[in-house]
Amino acid sequence: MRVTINDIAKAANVSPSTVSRAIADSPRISKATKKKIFRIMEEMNYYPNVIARSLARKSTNIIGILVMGTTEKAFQHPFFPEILRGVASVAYKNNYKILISSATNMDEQREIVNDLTQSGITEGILLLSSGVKDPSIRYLREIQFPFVIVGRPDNENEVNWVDNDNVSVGYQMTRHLIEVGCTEIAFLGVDSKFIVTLDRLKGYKMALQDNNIEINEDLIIEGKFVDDTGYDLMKKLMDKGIVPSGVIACDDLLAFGAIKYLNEKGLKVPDDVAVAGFNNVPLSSYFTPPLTSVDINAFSLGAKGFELLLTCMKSEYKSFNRAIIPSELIIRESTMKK
Amino acid sequence: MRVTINDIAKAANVSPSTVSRAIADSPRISKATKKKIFRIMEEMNYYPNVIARSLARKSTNIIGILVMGTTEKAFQHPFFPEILRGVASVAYKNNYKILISSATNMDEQREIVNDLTQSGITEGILLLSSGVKDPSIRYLREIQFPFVIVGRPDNENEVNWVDNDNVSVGYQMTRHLIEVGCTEIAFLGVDSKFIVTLDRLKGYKMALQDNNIEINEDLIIEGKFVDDTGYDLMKKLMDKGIVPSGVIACDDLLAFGAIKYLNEKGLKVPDDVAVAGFNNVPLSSYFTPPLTSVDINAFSLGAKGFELLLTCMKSEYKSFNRAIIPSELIIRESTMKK
DNA sequence: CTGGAATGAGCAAACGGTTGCACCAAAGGA
DNA sequence: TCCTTTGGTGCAACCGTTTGCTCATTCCAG
Repeated sequence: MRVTINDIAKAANVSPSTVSRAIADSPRISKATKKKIFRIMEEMNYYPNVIARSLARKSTNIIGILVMGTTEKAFQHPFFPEILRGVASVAYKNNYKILISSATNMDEQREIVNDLTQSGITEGILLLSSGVKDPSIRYLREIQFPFVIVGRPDNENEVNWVDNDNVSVGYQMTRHLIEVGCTEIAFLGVDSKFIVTLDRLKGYKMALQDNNIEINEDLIIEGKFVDDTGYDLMKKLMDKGIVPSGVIACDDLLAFGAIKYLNEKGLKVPDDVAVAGFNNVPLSSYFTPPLTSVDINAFSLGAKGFELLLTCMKSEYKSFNRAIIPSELIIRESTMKK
Repeated sequence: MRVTINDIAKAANVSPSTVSRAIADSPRISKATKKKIFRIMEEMNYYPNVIARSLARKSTNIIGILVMGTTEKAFQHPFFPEILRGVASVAYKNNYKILISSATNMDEQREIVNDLTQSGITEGILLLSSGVKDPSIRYLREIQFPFVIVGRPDNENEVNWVDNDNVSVGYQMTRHLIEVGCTEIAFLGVDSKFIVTLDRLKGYKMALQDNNIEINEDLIIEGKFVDDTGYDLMKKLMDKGIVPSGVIACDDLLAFGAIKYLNEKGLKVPDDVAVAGFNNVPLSSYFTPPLTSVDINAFSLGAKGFELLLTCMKSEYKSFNRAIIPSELIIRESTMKK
């Protein structure tokens, strides 16, 4: 049998409450007693039972991370682990543990959210998703359960969230392509279910307008963000008979595919067509040519997300906070026209 | 205040124990009573408190996943999320929750393992690491805490683990390169800290011997598995004045870098040099040229790992089990010599 | 008519901590 | 010398469930 607080109390000739207070470093226990208790705890190899403690304190120090969305691909994307790492890092420092769950469909997601909120195990939830109009979000607000969304949601003023400024991100990238001399700039991978792609598109359009370039809807190709291949989207574009001078893909992985298609068609990147992506996946710098991208700082996204959640859990759920994580345009060969 | 089992009991005019038994679907409670209780539970929106339940049952239904190793890169590798997804999928079906933690250094790791095992929150641990001689493994064995390692450890007969047969994987890949006509085959990215790379190397050597090709140690380039770039390793090899006809990299990401270096040197893949990797990352099929690789079935690795852990937790910790997950050689253009 | 299953439900003690309050001894002030 | 502080500790209730026993019916066989 495990050694409990009572065993320690007996061995130290004090009451369990004294041991408990000693552990909590209460000022009401004398130095001498504390010292004795700690020595005995050490000797008997005592470790508090967090479950019992949680029950008594009505606080578990556990948060939940929910990977939403029905697509398994979200899980696979390189920035996901980075976000996780960011969360884990800050959580560890704050003595919080992380419960992770993923939903493969909406029913499952509903069930998980229900479980996470009602069973009393998690004190807050971090939502990994930029899904538009997610019913779980509404539910969480209704029951006033602390949660933070990583990725800007559609009802941005009614929830806590953390994200990059993707409009600006899209704007910067577009401006960059304009600056290197592109006039016909295609935009690949707009997925109306992901606000991040819509935001980047918005930035793209703004940049074009600011530079007096007319927006050509034919240059905007919809796709399923991470599911579709850049190869196919690029093909779709060029099948229209369009050969752009610049291509912006909503994700580096799409950009890789696009470049492949361009190469097959005998077009050189960047000389014939400049290509850029987003998210700066690990491979982007090793690619041929190295891909211009935007580092979204996924680690900070996770770290800041947790911090926001922490304040949300403490506060009385009164105001809604947001955090914008800076991103960085990383210019590489794929957009360096001669 | 939350509604508790006592509230339900009062409302239903029964005792708390009856409610508890009704929830557990005990045969000792009559159908009529159960029905009444369930109705009231529904009405009052009751959800059992898992913490209290865990305390009473002495069982939490939570397992821990520990991402070991001091390198953050392990977290970033594309197969990591896949493993996680596999674990999550089976865990969900078995009503288990997943606590995830990552250690950034050995001290932290020791602390986390200690916490995970002593605090009574997790009933078993899944170790994600192939680290050689990890002190945590010895500790876990000593205290007889249920755990399973994903990745073959060095003391393979004294622990539970799940992995691919990486010797065979290395063998197959090497044989494949030999079959397409390579004679001088380089092997990139051997990291003595990762058994997976040593195993693949072993298979490589066996295949060479079986085909009467002499092993040339100059062709074997050490590297830090995922940290080093294939570009650098390939350079290191060719700086020796060696131009191999085939290259096997311990990871696809390394292979990508190697190909880049080869291209810069004016060598064509696959015609001049055939190149292959392992792990079949999502990008491998879109790469130019599409990369020959081995699908390690990371999802199954995770799923099976959890299953093993489950049996380990139930059993009396008597025998040690292992599971070998089948892998699949995926031949693509990068090794298709004309 | 009675004794003993069989059935359905409740009592109360865990599970391992935390915490408000009471208590007591020693110290300090009047 | 007595009365109040003050510092240190213990008592016991509580957190929300589970579960080993006990107990009260009902029913049926002998």
